[in-house]
Amino acid sequence: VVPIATIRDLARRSGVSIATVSRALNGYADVNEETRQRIIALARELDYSPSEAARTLVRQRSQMIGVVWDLSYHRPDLQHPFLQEVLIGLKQGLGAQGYDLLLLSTFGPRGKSYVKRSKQHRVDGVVIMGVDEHTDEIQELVQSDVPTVAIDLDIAGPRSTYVTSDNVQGAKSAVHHLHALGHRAIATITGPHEMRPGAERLVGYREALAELGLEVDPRYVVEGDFYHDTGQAAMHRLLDSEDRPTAVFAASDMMAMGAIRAAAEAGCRVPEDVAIVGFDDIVAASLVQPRLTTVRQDKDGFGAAAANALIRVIEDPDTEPQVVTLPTELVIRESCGAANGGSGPRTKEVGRT
Amino acid sequence: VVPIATIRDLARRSGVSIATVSRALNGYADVNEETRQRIIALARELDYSPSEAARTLVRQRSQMIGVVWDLSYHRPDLQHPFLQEVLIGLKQGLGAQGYDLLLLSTFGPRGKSYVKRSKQHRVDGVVIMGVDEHTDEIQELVQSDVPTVAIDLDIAGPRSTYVTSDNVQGAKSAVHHLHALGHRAIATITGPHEMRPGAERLVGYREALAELGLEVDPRYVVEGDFYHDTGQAAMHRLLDSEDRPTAVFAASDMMAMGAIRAAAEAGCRVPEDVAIVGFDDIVAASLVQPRLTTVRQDKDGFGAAAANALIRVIEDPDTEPQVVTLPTELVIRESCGAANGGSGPRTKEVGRT
DNA sequence: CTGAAAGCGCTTACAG
DNA sequence: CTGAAAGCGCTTACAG
Repeated sequence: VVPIATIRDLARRSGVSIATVSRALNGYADVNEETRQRIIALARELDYSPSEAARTLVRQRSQMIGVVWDLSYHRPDLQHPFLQEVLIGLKQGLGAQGYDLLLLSTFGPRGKSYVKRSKQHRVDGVVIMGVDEHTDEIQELVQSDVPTVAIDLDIAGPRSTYVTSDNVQGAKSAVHHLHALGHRAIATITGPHEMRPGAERLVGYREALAELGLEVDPRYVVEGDFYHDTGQAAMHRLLDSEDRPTAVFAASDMMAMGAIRAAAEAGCRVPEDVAIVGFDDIVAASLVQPRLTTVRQDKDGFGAAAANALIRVIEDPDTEPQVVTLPTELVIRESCGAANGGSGPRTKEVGRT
Repeated sequence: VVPIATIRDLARRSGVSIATVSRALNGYADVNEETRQRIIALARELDYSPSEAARTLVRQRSQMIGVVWDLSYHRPDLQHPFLQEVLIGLKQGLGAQGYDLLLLSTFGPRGKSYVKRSKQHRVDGVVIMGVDEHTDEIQELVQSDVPTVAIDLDIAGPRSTYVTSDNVQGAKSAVHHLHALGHRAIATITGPHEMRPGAERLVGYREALAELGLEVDPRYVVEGDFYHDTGQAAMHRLLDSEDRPTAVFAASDMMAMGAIRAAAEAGCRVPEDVAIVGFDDIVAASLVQPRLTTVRQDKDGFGAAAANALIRVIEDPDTEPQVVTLPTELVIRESCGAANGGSGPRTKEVGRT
């Protein structure tokens, strides 16, 4: 067990005061260069590094960013793969600036609130993700003076902002792509209308249709909940109707996969009989058969953007928090039919009926 | 901006010394009950909670557990979904004991080592996952006096242990299941032999065959790297050979999915022409078609077990670190053919040749 | 049952 | 360029 060297040890062994050691190590200008070098060498030799606790105590800030992530809230399949990717970008972006991430446990020791625990730890800021934003706890946090950035949650406060994907544009690109492949009967399986991404992707669908001079057929709009099963059920409804759509835009990859399963059950081939486009580009999207054409969210970008946005709020208390919107990208694979000639719905006649 | 109440504020307003406040709040026995109640009430009123930094400084421990997780090391598709689930269990298990998790950024501000940063933060222990365990950095950490628990990594030191799945048993259960379905020509696509899970699952395959009185045909053992592409390539090799196997045990779900794709490309139906069983039970396993029969790892169990193991080492410095092995579970879905009657390889004659 | 005091390991005006 | 001192907010022997 190696005892930890303190600043006092350094001072003693280098023959200066602890104040000088502190200044030398922290890069203050007014330190004799030779003295500084001697101290730095000694620090390396003793493997010294300052106690974060002591530093936090005197500086009143910890160089830690709290992370509020209620892992139990969301069903694991959808949110997690996505948020995890975000965590990577976050860790990198924040780590580069010298911040460590503190995962605030969901249920504090004595049921303490997030605000309380944020202050208790003197975290410099907090990232919020994977939670129900309508909760009192979260609202309290957002309305507090703790700098905050949320991932894909519609949250704003005096020192709070969020980053989100350009859902409208993303949905539009999917519909336009389908249209370019010759489809006119384009349906959509939406997310919950009360969730921002759900609502926005529907708006994009509508706007695209309008731009293309197509009517929105109410029977072609079926609501799901972003998960596999509702995608499957919705697709069955779509396929059971009189006028089957030739193409479907699903507002999530999970629902798109459910739709593919439903198509198979109904004896419909994808993409020959019906084309399908998803949203998110989760890992599984490129593993299923047919591989899913989808609107990719910029997962790394989320983390980096959130890191930057948060740092901005932290460092400049007077800055107006700015919402960040990230571009999406249409990833063309097999489920839309573009890969095999883009013949679109015309192949329908060739297929089995 | 609400100023944070300190212990001094409490002392002043309750008319006692800060020592008494501290004792009252920390549940010491020798405090007048009435005084204690008064102080507790006041603490609630002022929304007081002690500064973690001050506490850490004097107690020399932070009630934080460090997490070493090099998110950039592994290809994101395999490790992440799994490790993320683990993180859930970890956060819950540790959170219940009053610990918060500190994600140690991979590249510290000045390239500081994990040991150094662990001590700097006075973390009580460290969880290691998703890293290359042969690294000097990791070895240094494991050999240090910092209590450590690793997830699915073969690591041990004076105060270090790890938790892993029972890979041998898991692999055996897969092979036995295939045998019970009538298969005799059972191949395997392995993980890298130098990685512990890869080696152990191969051992299980071999042992099962021996128990069943079957020979190990070297041509039936193809090495992969746990990822999709090598599974696909391996399956093509298997399918190109003279004696096609009628069943394949893949040592990961990703490889199993690659194998399914290869089978489709070769005009082979799964499970009619060839049965496939994977390992892991990642989220995608139940989404692909056919849905994957696989050996499930107990992801929640990992987190909980790791939390317990770590706490044990932390609280009792003299305890011998104990390796924890978690049971696996065979999840029967569609890719093995058991669902549709378990007719096994006999359906082969019915299929296309 | 309670208070005064020392101390955890730093940083930062304030003097010189 | 450097040192002595105060102070960050707690906990914990030590007296009484």
